[in-house]
Amino acid sequence: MAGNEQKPSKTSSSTAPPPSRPTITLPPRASFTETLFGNNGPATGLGLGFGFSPGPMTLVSNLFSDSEDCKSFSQLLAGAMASPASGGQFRPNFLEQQLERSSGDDVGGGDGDFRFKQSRPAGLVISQSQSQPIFSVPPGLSPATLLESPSLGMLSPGQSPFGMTHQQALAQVTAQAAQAQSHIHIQADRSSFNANTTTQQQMPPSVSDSRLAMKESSNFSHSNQRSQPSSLIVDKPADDSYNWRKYGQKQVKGSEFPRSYYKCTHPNCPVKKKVERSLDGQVTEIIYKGQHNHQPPTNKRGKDTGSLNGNSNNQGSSELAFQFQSGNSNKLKEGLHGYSMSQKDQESSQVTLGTSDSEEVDDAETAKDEDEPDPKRRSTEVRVSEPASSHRTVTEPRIIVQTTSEVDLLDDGYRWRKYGQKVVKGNPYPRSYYKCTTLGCNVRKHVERASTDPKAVITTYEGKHNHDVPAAKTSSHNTANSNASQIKQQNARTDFRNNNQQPVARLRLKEEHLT
DNA sequence: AGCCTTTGACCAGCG
DNA sequence: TCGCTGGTCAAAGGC
Repeated sequence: MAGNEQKPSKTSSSTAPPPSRPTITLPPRASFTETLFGNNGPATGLGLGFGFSPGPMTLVSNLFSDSEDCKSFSQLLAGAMASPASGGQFRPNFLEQQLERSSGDDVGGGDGDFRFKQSRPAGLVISQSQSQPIFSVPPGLSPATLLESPSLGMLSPGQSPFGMTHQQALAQVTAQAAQAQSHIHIQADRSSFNANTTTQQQMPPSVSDSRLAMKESSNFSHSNQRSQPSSLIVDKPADDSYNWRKYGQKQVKGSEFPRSYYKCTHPNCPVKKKVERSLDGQVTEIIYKGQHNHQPPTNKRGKDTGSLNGNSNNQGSSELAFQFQSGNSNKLKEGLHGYSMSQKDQESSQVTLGTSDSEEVDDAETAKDEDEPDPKRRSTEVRVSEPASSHRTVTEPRIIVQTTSEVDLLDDGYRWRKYGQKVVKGNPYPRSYYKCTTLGCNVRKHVERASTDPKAVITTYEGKHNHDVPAAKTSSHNTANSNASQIKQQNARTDFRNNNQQPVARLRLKEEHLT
């Protein structure tokens, strides 16, 4: 850091061949839709997926996609879903419905247009009946504008389903947040979970980091989803209105891909971001830290304005503001009673989808966050990730509230590193994402609790372990172990024929015994 | 000239 | 204390 006195290091810039310039290879659109949605149309209930070629989460969701109200594991567990936000209000899966409606049977085919515009709701207001609007569009800004804005960058005409999934992810985040509100009692002030749009002029600097996250990802989406050759490939993170200087790159453990570190070049701006890219240059994850204490530069360097899609430098565009705050975790913590979050999780998982014109984040808090001496413990991060895989034929961005990188010893004998979690619509309990910590093993698992019973857990595995179960393990979930193994055997091996590349997956239903 | 990227080394936290 | 790991520094070079 700036204050760090460091011994002069001898560095000879051995001009090793620079990482291959990122070139975005566009997957066949049909591939995306076919593999992701099969013939059932977009089963978006678990739209996050894992971003690989459609993982079991997506595929499993496909299995249940007949009913659009039964897209979530939680909902499956809970039985018929009675959406708290239904009944004239915004339905949490509204966007998904829009997606289905608009994309129909031909999400990736046909013109491929995502007709959100035509089918958008009049108000695009979530939880109107709530005392606090959860998702609102400022006057003068139509939902279509929002959704088609370069910032979101995923719903422009001609977009591929890649953008849709991003949108789905966004929709889920917002919608699930809306639902979560009723359960978590997130307050309307700072800890409100608001998604909103705004013009950049309205955007206070303090909310910029999250917005960056969104925009960045969306721009990336653009670059991927358009079937046009692009010479403006993301060599640096996509244009997000701010200027960044790369100050480091590391190969981090637990990730197949190198991680780059960027700082905002604005003087005294503490914002940093980490970007992980796959070997082919695709952004797999973007993590923002801190909050900008300045407006986005209006005169962007040509380099930056050389955006991926040619329209990203739209200062007046609407942008979705995500505001993550670390300082107000208590409310969420309290709200998440019963959910066994680690302290770290609790401290870092506070999320606010902030409005630009709100004063939800005051400077004091911003400063407080930025002055936080131990970002590891109180990190304010927004993670926008698009999991990549060498086998991936589909790129699917995710928006994940990063908690912390913690190794969890779950009840299946393998060692897992939790890399994220997300609130699922209809479920006050976040579901969590884990990666197998064994080097070279790409197995992931996703754990979701039933909305009606936090002890009821669905674990979805993606991939196959290429190693044995670690010998030593100290699990606090031993009680569940025996059950798990039994259930494991009972579980039918799901053959997802939708995708030949699909790794074997198991859907495991079990009762987790929480103490 | 100034800014940015690259990259090996260093630092600090943690178990 | 030591090793591991993530994060950062800063010289060198490129644009």
